[in-house]
Amino acid sequence: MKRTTKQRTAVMGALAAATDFVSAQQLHALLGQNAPSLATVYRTLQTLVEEGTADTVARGGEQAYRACGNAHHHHLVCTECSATVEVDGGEIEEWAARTAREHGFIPDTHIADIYGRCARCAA
Amino acid sequence: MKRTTKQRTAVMGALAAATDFVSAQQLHALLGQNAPSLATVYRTLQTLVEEGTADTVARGGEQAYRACGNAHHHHLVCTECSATVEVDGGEIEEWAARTAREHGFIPDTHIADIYGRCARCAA
DNA sequence: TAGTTATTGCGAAGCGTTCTCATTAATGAT
DNA sequence: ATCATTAATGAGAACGCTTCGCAATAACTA
Repeated sequence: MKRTTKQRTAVMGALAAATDFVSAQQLHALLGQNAPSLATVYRTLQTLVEEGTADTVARGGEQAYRACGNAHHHHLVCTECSATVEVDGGEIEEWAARTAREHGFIPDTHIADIYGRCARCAA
Repeated sequence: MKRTTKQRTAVMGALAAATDFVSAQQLHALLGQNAPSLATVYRTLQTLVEEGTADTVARGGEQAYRACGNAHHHHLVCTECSATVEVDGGEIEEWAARTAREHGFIPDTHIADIYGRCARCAA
């Protein structure tokens, strides 16, 4: 079972306070004095992602995290500046479910992310 | 100026032969005996991306590459026995292109894989 | 309150990737 | 063809992010 520790609370707080995606190390730095060990920050973020409380995307060699409300969604990622937009994929859900069934599979989950260049970078 | 070396040719060949995204290390392993050094594989892939000949996306901590112009497809993967089925995602292509444009993005590529349990494992 | 056990911290290790630099070989000119 | 130029290569060290191992700590439960 999950225990609510000072460290966990601190990480969740900092993540919620951040308005955008942050890396584990940025988060650790942000917490300054009261920061838990880096390993704990990583572990906490990992569990948050598993729980569906946080959202993660790869950003130039590292992983960035953000607190998220709706558990399941997809991403639109700029291949140049890493700008990320959460998109709702109602159709994808249907497609995934239908396709899986057509092949005798019992659908569990799926990933669907779109890569391209955002308006600013494309200019 | 770019020189055409055996190594470069080998990497481009293997990349073209791959039907889906592959990591630098997978590519290196695929080349087996005639493989260039790992460093060269990385360097070559990097230049291919810069040239616009190859396409890259982050995939769980590592970078995956694909020759541009490769017909791509999606996967249906069994989480238990790893059985994999290639599925055609015409709708996905449309959805990706449309969604990207709706957000001002110029679509480049996308990833969409479904995970579940195959008929045999679900039984 | 005492016991159980998830969680933490620290340092070491792992992994993908990049860098350094001496060596090799593709190219352009002779 | 031959030579000089210089991009490309190989081998391994270095790097940054992340995870692991294990003893110590502190939340839960009875």
